[in-house]
Amino acid sequence: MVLSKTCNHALRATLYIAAAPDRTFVPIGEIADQLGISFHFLTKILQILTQEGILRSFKGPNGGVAFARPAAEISILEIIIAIDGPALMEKCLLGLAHCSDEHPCPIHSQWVRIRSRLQNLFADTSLKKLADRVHHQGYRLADR
Amino acid sequence: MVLSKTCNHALRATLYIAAAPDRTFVPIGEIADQLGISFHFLTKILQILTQEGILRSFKGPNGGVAFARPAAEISILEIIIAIDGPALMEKCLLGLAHCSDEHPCPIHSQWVRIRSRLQNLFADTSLKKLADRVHHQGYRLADR
DNA sequence: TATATTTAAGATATAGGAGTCTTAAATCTT
DNA sequence: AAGATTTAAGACTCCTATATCTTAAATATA
Repeated sequence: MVLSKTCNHALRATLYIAAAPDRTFVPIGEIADQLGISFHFLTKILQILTQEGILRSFKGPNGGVAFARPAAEISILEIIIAIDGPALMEKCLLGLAHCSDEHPCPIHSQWVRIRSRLQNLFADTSLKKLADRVHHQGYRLADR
Repeated sequence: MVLSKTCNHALRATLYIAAAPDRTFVPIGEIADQLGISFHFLTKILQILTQEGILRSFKGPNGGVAFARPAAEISILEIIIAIDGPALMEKCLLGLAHCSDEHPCPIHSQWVRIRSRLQNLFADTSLKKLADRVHHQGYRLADR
């Protein structure tokens, strides 16, 4: 699969936060409930985003997580790289360690072309942009 | 990662066979040696392709594996689906089980567009086409 | 027929991702 | 100050992909 399951959870959770307007901190328990993700597991995932400086968190009653920067300035590429690492945007389709423009595998140039489209999509898509679709057009973040 | 490591092995091995001209059967041991893949593991992988009808095999001295059909008629999409299954071409980027045109996730339409480009690339790329690049232009199938 | 070569098949091991559970720390409310 | 709420952190379990090892079956050659 293109993105790990952990990354799926991270994206859906951050989109949930971005689609929840007028909230200071959103409790992880609420997100986990609404999206059908294990609470403890989600806690661990969002902790990574907090450590990466994408989210900030607050303990105790009325606590939760929130964006460290405006959601309009956070691309989904940031989330993807924070969770899955840069491999998707860097690795050879055939798994060669030293595949490059100079020493390419036989499908290198075609793959690089599609991969950069994908990277552009991810880089140009902010959490806010997608969250607005959820909030205003009813696009889905969870199954049923 | 986009393709599993097992699928990487399968593609490199089939490309090796396709790039080895004028051979009836290519022994798996030779492929494993040349590509730096564990012999027993590769045997198991190629066995799947044999069961799928993509390869045929022959036991004993001068035995090995060969294509069941001309390499020009086998797309890399076939290999990918035989090994990794159809998930890559079907699944939602956010991991939703019921994401569809009717009930899309917020990035559905953009993802579908890129995914179909990828599928077209895979479907339109035959093993022979890539193997010719290896054979005639020195493109790489292994590191160093 | 005996031996060497090669794939087939299955059992077993290893590593990493995914998920759970428990305890600690911070913060609010009463 | 006490208790409730919520994130942080770490240990632990579970599952799957990856990889290894052993034995069996088929085939060629001498």
